Amino acid sequence: METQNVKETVKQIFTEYLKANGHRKTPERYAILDTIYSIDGHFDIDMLYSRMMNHDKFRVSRATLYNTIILLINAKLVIKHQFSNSSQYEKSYNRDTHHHQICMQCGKVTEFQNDALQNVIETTKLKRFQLSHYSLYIYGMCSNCARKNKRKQLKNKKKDES
Amino acid sequence: METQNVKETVKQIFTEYLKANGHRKTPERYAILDTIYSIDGHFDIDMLYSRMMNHDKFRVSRATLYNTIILLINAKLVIKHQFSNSSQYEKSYNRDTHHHQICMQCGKVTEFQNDALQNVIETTKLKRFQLSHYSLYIYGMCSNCARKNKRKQLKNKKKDES
DNA sequence: GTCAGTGCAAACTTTTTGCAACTAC
DNA sequence: GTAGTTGCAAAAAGTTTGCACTGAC
Repeated sequence: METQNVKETVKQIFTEYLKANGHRKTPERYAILDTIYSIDGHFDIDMLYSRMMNHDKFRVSRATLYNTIILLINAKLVIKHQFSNSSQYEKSYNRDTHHHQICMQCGKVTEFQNDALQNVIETTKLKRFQLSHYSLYIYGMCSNCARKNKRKQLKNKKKDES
Repeated sequence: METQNVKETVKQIFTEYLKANGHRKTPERYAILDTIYSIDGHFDIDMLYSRMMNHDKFRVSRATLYNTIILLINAKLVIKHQFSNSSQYEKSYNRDTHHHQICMQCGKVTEFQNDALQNVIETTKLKRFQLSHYSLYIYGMCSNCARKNKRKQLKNKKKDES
């Protein structure tokens, strides 16, 4: 699906959600939704705030961003993550299911897909629980940091020997 | 393994970790480790702080708690989670691998085990990444909240009809 | 004796809240 | 018209930091 179509669809979903829950259709809410669906990958409130200001020339307060994000999460149009100190978000409509690798050294988050993994998780029978969505975070060290550490170790070894 | 044995073992592991990394063996560090391994399930810094004060009568500053927790994470004796606003931690030595169900309504976190799930995740081949540990968070609604909502809906329906 | 570690308070960051002004309905 | 929303600023909550003092080595 093209970006423009996705944007139209999520707008409709959001409109229905707002109507169904007695919320108002404000320009701020649609502008926020539009900006979010222009962003690839993760973002936090600060990124969203400055992107709306600088890129989209639309001024909203942080308070409104926080409020609207909650609505979007409830409307299943946005997913919230908390790998770092600040909450991270991402659009969720029309996105492939993916998992997250988080480097414990540099904090870099990369996504990957794995159908077998996805399948097992989604077919797992849960007791007394109604699944909405899930997040799999894999912590470890990315190849970049591993390489850096190796170099560092070599350096220290040489130093010791000299 | 009995609690006392576990405590002795993790103490040894921690001692080795401290020695290997040129850190000092302070009474605070061992007291914190001991308290953590007395706690079942998750805790946050605040809980740990008051538990040490009230239950164990050991006074440490929050700053020291934050510092020590980082060491314990690096020593693989503690795992960090971030499902809520404050970071949650749990002991990790001699604990069965488990996954987390998080109720989006009441915030309750329950643990469950599933060998098939665990197996698939652990045998997944990762590209350019060296796995250390992982967290699977399943979001949805617990049976308690589902029941509450159902009752609420029935009530509203009755009201509408009257 | 030295320097890592500690406690304390202040600073900082992220998120929430109270309130007046605004506007979608 | 009015109640839900917004923006702003203040407050709250969680975490980090600077600095003087302490104690492990």
